[in-house]
Amino acid sequence: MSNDKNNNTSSRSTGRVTLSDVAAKAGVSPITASRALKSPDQVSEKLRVKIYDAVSELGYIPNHAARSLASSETKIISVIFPSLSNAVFPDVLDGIHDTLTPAGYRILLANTHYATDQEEGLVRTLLEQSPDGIIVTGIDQNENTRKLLLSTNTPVVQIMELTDSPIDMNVGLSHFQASYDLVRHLQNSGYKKIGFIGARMDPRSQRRMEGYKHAMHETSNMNERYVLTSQSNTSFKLGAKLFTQLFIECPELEAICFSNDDLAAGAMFECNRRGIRIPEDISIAGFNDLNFSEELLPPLTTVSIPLYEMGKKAAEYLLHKIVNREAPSSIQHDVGYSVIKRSSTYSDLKKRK
Amino acid sequence: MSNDKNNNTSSRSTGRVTLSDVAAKAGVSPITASRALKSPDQVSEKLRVKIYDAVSELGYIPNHAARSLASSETKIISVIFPSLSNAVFPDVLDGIHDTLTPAGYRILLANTHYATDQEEGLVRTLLEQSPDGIIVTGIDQNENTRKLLLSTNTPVVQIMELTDSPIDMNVGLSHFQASYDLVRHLQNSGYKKIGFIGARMDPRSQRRMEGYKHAMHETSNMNERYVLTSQSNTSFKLGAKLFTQLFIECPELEAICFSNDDLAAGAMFECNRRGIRIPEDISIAGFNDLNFSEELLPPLTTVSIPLYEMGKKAAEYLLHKIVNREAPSSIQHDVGYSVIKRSSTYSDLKKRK
DNA sequence: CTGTTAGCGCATTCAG
DNA sequence: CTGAATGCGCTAACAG
Repeated sequence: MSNDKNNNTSSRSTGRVTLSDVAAKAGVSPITASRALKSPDQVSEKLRVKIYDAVSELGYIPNHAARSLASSETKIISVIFPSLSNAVFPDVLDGIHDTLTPAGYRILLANTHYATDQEEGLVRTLLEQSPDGIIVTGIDQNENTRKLLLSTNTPVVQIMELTDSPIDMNVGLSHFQASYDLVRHLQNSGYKKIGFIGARMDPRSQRRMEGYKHAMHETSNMNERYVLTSQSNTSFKLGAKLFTQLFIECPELEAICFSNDDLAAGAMFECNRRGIRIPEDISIAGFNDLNFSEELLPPLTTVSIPLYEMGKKAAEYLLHKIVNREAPSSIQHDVGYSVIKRSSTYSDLKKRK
Repeated sequence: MSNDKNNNTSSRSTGRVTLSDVAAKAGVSPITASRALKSPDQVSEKLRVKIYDAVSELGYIPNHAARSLASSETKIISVIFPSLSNAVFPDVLDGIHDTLTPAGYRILLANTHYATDQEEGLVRTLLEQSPDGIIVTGIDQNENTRKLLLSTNTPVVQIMELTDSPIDMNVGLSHFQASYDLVRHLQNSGYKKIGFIGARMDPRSQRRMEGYKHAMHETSNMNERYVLTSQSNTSFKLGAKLFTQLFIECPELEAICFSNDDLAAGAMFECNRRGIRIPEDISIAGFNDLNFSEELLPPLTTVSIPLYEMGKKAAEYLLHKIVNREAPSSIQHDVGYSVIKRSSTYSDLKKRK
């Protein structure tokens, strides 16, 4: 069977099998082949089978760019995270991924490395892909980025935090409130001299610190000496270092809240090394409830955030708006948090101390 | 200045500003506008400035799909990982991201959740995007997936492991050899009764187990009772559970190698809880050298892998092949590993025991 | 250095 | 249920 019809290679063709090739092989028009793939029930079974056969014989793979151009749907969702090394984001991403992939969407990932000044450029790049939806981390986009995001008709979800003026839709929680609640819990347990250690000081960390300060002020226990922050990136090592620094400076401290579990765990390891007892000599609290936090010795008091669910909800918001062409009835979702009380802090300081 | 020319909205137009709009505003032909953006030095400064002005006034954002269709370059690299929750992959991804993003490429991410049977479908989906390059995890693609990947002209890099028959290019290391070396180190330190605990048992874990077994056989110390594996996903909790199970069954064990650091850390926490001393009562070794492993008490003996560099190298391979249209002189790169000796194992068992 | 022409591969629109 | 014509927005190829 000499098949000399392959001379349809114009100078610009990529050589890849096209829908026309499939149609020719199946003896139908290209549009029928197209329909057989997109809406099979609009094509008679006879032709459908022929077309499917041609597809698999030829090894046809649709060209996404052509499809997008013709239909102005890309089936791409852009996601902007500050970092993936920070263990919280992979969990959020999993939630997004697991919701979007079954719906036929692909995820285009970008990473700011916490360099907020690069966010605008990144958003611009991502918009070139004409994504069907965008998920951005946080609520602190600069004015230009906001405008960019608003000027497209693309649905946008801001995640991680809650804001009064969302760009579009919003899924998150109040880090301020969560941190405040944690500190109030400690205070109710009898703690007065509570410190705060934070690193990287991204917006979420900032807000957690504000929550801490608010609780301390409210009870007239606020003391600036008890607060230590670093712009360096979070790590176990840094947690150990900052802890040592603060505890030497302020040995009277009864408890220290860390802006995340990594830092807190680092401090706990340091305590173990130096024979400092937790919670007897110093109590420790973290934030995020990472998978190891329950296993630490002693288990770490912290704040748990439904990360996977947050990603899932954000993806669902997007899907809703894409499919129905209008926002869901609610455009903001508070995923909440829970203060997880474990034995790195006392539930009743006086009783035990 | 009445500007009534905006009636060029045909029924199919998306309404977005196009390059033609820019060209019209700048008083040049579309192709000149195109060139001003892609290769500025081919356009006189006079026109270039006019065009840039028009771009920013109109807020023009290029349409990626149209560009891809016309140029058959998508500037997209697809990356397939089994998981992001597994801390090793974010590090690899960072290396990929940091290399590709400055070069103008975007990352399309897919996640198999270790469901290898879904890999073929995922690859097919990703190929629809006509990526300029593909990075896949591991070397165990099934026959169909291999064929798919081979049938495209897209550059492919298999990462994490080394193989004799790469699909295209290959960056990784021998997990067999790494694990073997770790066990030999323990044996040279005087250990004889060494156990192995593994979970998830993905191909890398399998090969680490094989390396362990090989070393044990070689020294006639292999004992199937000393090996415990689980298909469940890796976690700290599981590490604790499996450790307890194996150590009760085989209290004569002198050391246990875990298929990764998470499992090993979980076991160490369990030891701490139960008052089992490390390394006196049992020595512990892990794999991956995660960021917390050095901070554990005692610091964990493990194998370090250059994850970031592996991602970087894979991305560089891709870029080389895309730019030069031919593979780099070497198509395989061994990133190596190093056995990290810390105090969760003795360097000389007899001297101390 | 600039413009004209044509086409990338597919899906929408409108007819039958 | 099927098809013809047309265009999505951009750039390669070839002039001038």
